[in-house]
Amino acid sequence: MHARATLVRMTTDKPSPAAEKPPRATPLEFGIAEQVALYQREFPTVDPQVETIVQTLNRVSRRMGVAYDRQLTVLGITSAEWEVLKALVVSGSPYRLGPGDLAKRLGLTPAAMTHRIDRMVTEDLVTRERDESNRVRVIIELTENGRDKWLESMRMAAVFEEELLQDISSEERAALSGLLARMLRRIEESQPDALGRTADLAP
Amino acid sequence: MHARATLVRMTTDKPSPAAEKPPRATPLEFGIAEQVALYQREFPTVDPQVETIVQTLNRVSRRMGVAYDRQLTVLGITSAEWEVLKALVVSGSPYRLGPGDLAKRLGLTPAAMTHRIDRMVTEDLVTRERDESNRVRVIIELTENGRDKWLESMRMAAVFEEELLQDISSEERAALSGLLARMLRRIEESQPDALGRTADLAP
DNA sequence: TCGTCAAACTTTAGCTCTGAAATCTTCTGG
DNA sequence: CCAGAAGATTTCAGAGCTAAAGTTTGACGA
Repeated sequence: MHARATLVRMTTDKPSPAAEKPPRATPLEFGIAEQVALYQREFPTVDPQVETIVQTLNRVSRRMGVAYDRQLTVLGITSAEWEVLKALVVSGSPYRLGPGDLAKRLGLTPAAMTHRIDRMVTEDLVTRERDESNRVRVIIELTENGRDKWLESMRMAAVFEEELLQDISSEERAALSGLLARMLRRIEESQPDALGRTADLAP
Repeated sequence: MHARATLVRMTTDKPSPAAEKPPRATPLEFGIAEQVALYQREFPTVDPQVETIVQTLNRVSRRMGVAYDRQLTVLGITSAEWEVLKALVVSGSPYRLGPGDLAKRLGLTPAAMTHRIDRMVTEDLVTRERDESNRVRVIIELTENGRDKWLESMRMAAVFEEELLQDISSEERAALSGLLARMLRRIEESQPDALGRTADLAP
């Protein structure tokens, strides 16, 4: 067959007089099944089952990322800022770290870290002060506001994630968890140093 | 407990005289279990099972992305270029599309598309020519080289993905596929327009 | 005490990628 | 033949990042 594979969203082929919102940089996307079928057509040796799993997993992950970004937009912070908040929160009370330490945890250069902190100080998410006991060092400390933003992001994420897994039973969740863990173990064994640049956006 | 949660990679706390490669922008990362434990400590109402699933899924996806990027680097192309190759291949023979059409499919503005194509023309991945039957239009066509690069990327990805699912049986794969599909359906129902900007990097 | 060195952060310069808006070219319809 | 629309490109500007240079501070030996 030669499936012309209809796109998920409108096909602007027929003369639709209704001038809808002009293309605002939103990608057109196939359904998983169509996508896999197209791959099969152009690369016949592909394993459809494997391909479907990989495609679905990546798409779920990407959609989650979009959803998180929206939630953060509501809170008025960017995902870059969220990463810093998370690193500080996870470091535990009193929620203080040096710029260099933060840079290592986030996989950034110190220069990038400086700029990111600059912004966050003006937004009252963190404070920056010299360590008086060793004035070479600088201490970045989470503000009350910053901690509140992080907590609120977690609340929103929890609601969203529960919704996401709504029709998956507890037993199925356990099975899913185990299967994903096995995949992660495999990937970590075969690619020990494949740490992504974007450290744990979720949740 | 107050698990000080050891980092996956060296903790540069103790005076290690051996000056190893200076930190080159590689993030430090916790194991999934530690990460979830830290979240629980700071946000006690989190559901550990849900959190584990979400974290693992996202981490698998991210690691896959890193692996793909490496493979593309071997081929000498970027993931941005790969997206264009994929769109052209998937469009089917004769592998031609206009810049505007490509821009829509990838979720870019026409301006960004023009620049990306510029680069790809000089790298002999695509050709650009005027449509003689309608000289307003431009036709971007995949070159033999471009198609070969895409096919080779698929071969590498297939090997990697098979390895990834190595110790998951066929029955388990079917179950996994179904569970992921259910998650995707949920997310698409609750967030109908949450199409990610990075259209299907994988594979 | 002083000079030199190293550590930690910041600043500067430059790069890539992108979007918005203006511009150019070509086709279409009256 | 001309006005206007469609499609692509050019120009300009902004966000982020890296590398490298610069600054401040502390450590240590002569």
